[in-house]
Amino acid sequence: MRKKTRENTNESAVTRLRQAGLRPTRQRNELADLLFRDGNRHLTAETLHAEAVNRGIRVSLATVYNTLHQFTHVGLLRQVMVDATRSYFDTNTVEHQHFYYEEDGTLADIPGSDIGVANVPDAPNGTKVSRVDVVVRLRRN
Amino acid sequence: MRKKTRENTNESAVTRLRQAGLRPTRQRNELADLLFRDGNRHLTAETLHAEAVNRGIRVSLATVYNTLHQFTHVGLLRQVMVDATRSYFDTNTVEHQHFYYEEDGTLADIPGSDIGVANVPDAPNGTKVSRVDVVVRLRRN
DNA sequence: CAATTACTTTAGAATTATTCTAATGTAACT
DNA sequence: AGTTACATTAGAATAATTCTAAAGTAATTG
Ligand SMILES: [Mn+2]
Ligand SMILES: [Mn+2]
Ligand SMILES: [Zn+2]
Ligand SMILES: [Zn+2]
Repeated sequence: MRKKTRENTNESAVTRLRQAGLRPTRQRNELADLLFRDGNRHLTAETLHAEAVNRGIRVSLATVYNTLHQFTHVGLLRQVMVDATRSYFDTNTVEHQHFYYEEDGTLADIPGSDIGVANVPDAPNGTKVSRVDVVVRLRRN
Repeated sequence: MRKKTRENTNESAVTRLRQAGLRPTRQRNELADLLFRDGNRHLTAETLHAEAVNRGIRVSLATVYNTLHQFTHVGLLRQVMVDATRSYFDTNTVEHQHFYYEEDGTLADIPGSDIGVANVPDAPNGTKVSRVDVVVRLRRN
């Protein structure tokens, strides 16, 4: 029987945060747990907040936004731009590409990193490539 | 010396609109003129509205939004998603890719359509690819 | 070429996603 | 334990975009 005390909160989340130089606070621990426990996820701040509240985690929407941005800055998350109205965060920070289901606004990793982006031209003078994003937009047929 | 009458408004814009099944109204004519006269452009609604007002064209911001979306629906424009806070419209509707200058929020076409996206996987069951977007994000170095 | 109809424009209000503020709480350090 | 630095939060504020419904204009009709 495990302890149910505060000390018990997901140790790997705490470690992850410490390594990233972020204080492992209660809300950061619990959000990290939601984000990383069940593998790769693509979600919005609203989505994550709803999920947290749903599981009885008390955290404000502002903190969810703060946390998602902090996690992104330290490289635990990556932000994906596919929809003008929502901002998606991705727990998969390895280089990969996305399918975007336009109808339902859903994102999915393209399996097997098979897409190759060939002949990416040199970055213009004085610039360097920070990232190459590929989004394959899908429609139901 | 050209006529300065209403009849004189950019005939190609009028034709373009008629072909697209849109009524050539004064504001649509003038916006189409701004958009397509000077070649390829990447702009936001606010940008276009400011430019219009600047040239003495009287048009509301709501109409600029309406018009940009209508033009997009009929294929005269294409919407590009690169920044969570702004929505860009592109007068180049031919398949091509973009450089995005993260610092100044500027978009540019990648010249010579040299980028090849290889091994795009089959669209999942019941879906078809509507578009493949490639954005090369650049940072100053 | 008026009258009628259908579509368009617009000001301003409303909505939505996100950020800010400044007060309160908690983690880390001494 | 006390102090300090950083984090959380409610609610207000902002910014981009959309909506509403009233007034205007283009197209069609007789
Ligand atoms: Mn993923
Ligand atoms: Mn927004
Ligand atoms: Zn992903
Ligand atoms: Zn372009």
